[in-house]
Amino acid sequence: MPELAEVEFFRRRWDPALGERIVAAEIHASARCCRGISPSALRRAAEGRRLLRSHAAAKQMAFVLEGGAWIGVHLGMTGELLCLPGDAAPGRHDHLVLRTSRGRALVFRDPRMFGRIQCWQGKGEPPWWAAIAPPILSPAFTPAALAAFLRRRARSPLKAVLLMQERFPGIGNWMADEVLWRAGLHPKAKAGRVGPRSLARLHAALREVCRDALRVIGKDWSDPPDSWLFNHRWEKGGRCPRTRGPLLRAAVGGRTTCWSPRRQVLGAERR
DNA sequence: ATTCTTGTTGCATC
DNA sequence: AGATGCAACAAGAA
Repeated sequence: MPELAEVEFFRRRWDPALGERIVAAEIHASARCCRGISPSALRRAAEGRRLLRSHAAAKQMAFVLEGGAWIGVHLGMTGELLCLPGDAAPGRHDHLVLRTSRGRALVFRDPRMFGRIQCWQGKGEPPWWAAIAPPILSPAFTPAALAAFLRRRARSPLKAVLLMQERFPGIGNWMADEVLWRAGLHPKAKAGRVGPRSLARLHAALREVCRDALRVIGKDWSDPPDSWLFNHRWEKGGRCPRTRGPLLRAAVGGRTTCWSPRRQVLGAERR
């Protein structure tokens, strides 16, 4: 589920505990989500420290604690964060529970365990946080940078390219489809064949979808309007909100992809 | 029962 | 060397 805006939404779930002290960190050591870190390091980073602030970037979150300690969370496919009353017993898929001084339980829940917890302590940002690509909504995301990236991935379908986090941080399956639909580009179009006008539309659509998603879903997870492809992409017999024509679905770049064949015509990307 | 899934990684192949 | 494609990871829903 979690892409850019959903991650921003979940990040704020732990906000009620900002300023509170973590009194205990309960880790299900068997959980795959904690691969690569030691439970004791995570406990050292969390226990006895106050939660100062949190960040979201791409599909990741970071929670900053006193003393330069960081806890990183990637929600994977099915992860979520919850803030529960402190006496709540952890469920089967609650892999990390932070108990706070004011009686809250900050829970990382992830049935499918594709998510990941990281921790770090030191000066400045942890390397895994600093390595995240600059946001699509930042000035660094220029049409020229987009063009250069498409050239390098010339033989891949646009859909597969938009899922590459090193250039499109936070874009996931539904956002990629939404972007291509708004830009009027076919998901199977080769990245290397995108002409200047299509490039400009793709650049604009990327920024627009990020902005809209953060405003609508990131803020309070409201339902997106029916004018988005989002509301129709899984509907049986769903129709394109702009052309009223049928929507097609197929695997592109290994992922289920939905597009509107009347809007997104293969070959039109060359302009 | 079977097939699907809004993510990432590692490996084989081009 | 770098780009590309795909299986694997695991659980639950349809």
